[in-house]
Amino acid sequence: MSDASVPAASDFIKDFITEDLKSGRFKEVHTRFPPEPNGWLHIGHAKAFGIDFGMAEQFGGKCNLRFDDTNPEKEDIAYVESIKRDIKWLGYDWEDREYFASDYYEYLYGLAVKLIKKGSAYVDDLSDQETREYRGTAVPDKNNITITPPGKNSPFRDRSVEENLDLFARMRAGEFGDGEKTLRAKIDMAHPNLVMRDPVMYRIRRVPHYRTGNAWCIYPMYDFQHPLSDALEGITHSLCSLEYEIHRPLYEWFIREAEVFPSRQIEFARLNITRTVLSKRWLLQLVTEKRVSGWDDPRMPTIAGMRRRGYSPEAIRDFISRIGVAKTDSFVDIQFLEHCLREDLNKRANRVMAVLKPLKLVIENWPAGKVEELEAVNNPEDPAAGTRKVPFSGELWIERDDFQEVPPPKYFRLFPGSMVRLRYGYIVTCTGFTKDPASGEITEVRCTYDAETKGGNAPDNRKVKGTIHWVSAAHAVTLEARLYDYLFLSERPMEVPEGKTWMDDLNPASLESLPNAKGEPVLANAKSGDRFQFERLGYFSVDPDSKPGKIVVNRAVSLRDTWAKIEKKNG
RNA sequence: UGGGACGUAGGCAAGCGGUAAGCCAUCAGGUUUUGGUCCUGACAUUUCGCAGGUUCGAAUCCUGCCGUCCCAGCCA
Repeated sequence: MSDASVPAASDFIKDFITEDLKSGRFKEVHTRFPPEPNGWLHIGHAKAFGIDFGMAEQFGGKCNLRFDDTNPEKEDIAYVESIKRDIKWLGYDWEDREYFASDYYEYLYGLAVKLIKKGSAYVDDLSDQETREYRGTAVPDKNNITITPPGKNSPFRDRSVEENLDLFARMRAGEFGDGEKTLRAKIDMAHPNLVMRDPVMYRIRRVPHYRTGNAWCIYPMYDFQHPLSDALEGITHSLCSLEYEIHRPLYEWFIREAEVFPSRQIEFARLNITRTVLSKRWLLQLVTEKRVSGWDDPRMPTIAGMRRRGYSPEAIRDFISRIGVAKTDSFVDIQFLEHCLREDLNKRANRVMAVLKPLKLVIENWPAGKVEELEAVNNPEDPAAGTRKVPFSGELWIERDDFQEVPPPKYFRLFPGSMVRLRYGYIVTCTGFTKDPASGEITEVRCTYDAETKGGNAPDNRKVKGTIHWVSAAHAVTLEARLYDYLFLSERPMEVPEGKTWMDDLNPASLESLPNAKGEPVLANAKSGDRFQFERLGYFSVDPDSKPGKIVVNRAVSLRDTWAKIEKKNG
């Protein structure tokens, strides 16, 4: 978490920043988080802006939010709203520093003109196809080594400054068709680094922009725009992911040529997590093809999906800080994320009893019609959470899994003749059960209770190994419980086997809905977003689909389940 | 026959020439009215991708090799 209780581990970015401050390269730390509003933020972005905001915070600096919106074809205002909401929810604050690259178009245009005047940029008439051919390409050979021959200069490369100025002005004025001309940086068509071979700075696109409308028909490219936007905002450290490493020379070239504030770009490895996918393109496809209910489907690794599922911002931030920052390509086990959630919710979530798959338990010797109010602890990890009353009666719902006609080895719950404790209730002895002769399904379990054991205490110190949860049938609140499993079957869904598509790897059982779960009465008043631990089951949150009288809960994560492991081991 | 990076345990990750932190996972115990939590212990000891070299001493420095990732948008 962001608080001082967890000392942040050392990392190479911090080392660089410390050096820069010491050497006087920079006097302060000012970072930025530059999302493109073309999709919803996911946990991978959370790592990125956790680093951006976190570095600023640790060095007493600032972090801007800047929408990197220079591609009108993909961007939308709706994404801007979702992005802002998600960053805020995670607890980061950009104060009044909310910027848009699209607000810098005039400034950027001016710098482009400056480069033209210096002879460092030119208007090119090559088509996109020709541009590609002239650049030269990386070609995989039989040894899987790639070679790239030098590129060729465009025949328009040596136009005069005057001609370039005139042409560029006319590009802006809309005299040319889409793709007819580009503005290119004049660097080196034989450069070993492909991105340095006269990169395109501006392209013509007659597409209305969600913020600038039809004001522009030329749009700046990332490589040109980003360093100059950073400069304008006085960004000292421009932190980004590894794939931009190869762009750094270009980032620095534009700073030099435009003679602007020299921000330092530092790259770190992006996050990968097992059994899910962190690619906007794939996530978008899951949404558009309706494989999930939307960007905020609780199975999605989006911030919104995780929020809806029941993840706390604290757990996510803790996870982000614990995985560290490095340059090694990493693939973090999703169980680590789940661990962080359990650790947080264990301390904070109130306990409550709920039965997912109900089975009737009848207490034969319970006085007819009698109801008792039993006291239950809200959170054993937090005495301040207090206690609550839970109604107890002669007919209860228990978990179907907590009764076995023929118990497996070491099973210490209910089976004929066994003795178990009903949590906070009484110790009962199983006297029998009834079974549907046709289906073989257990329809009811019967038992007797020991009146001396109220609250679950055994005055004679007898050992009762099993304690199970329950809900009084007459007082139960019916819940719809949605249980989630991993979205993908394989650990690394990006590695698609021959002849398959990544969609083939989707887990068909990633959602199981139990419409007839039973919860104790306090759940009737639960509000959307509330998080609970359902004892012995897991952490659940109340879904926004809930309506009065129809509570829907999402299982965020199950409790660690040692019994499941034993069962698995025994086959 | 290109360029840029990265290789420390099953997964993350510290380590910055002085003799391999920590976390997740796993395994073995203990406590327990959640088979949860918590606690204890095990888990790289001719070992830091491999091979040489420098050094009293190397995961750390040098050389060579191997492996993996990124770059062929007028996307970001």
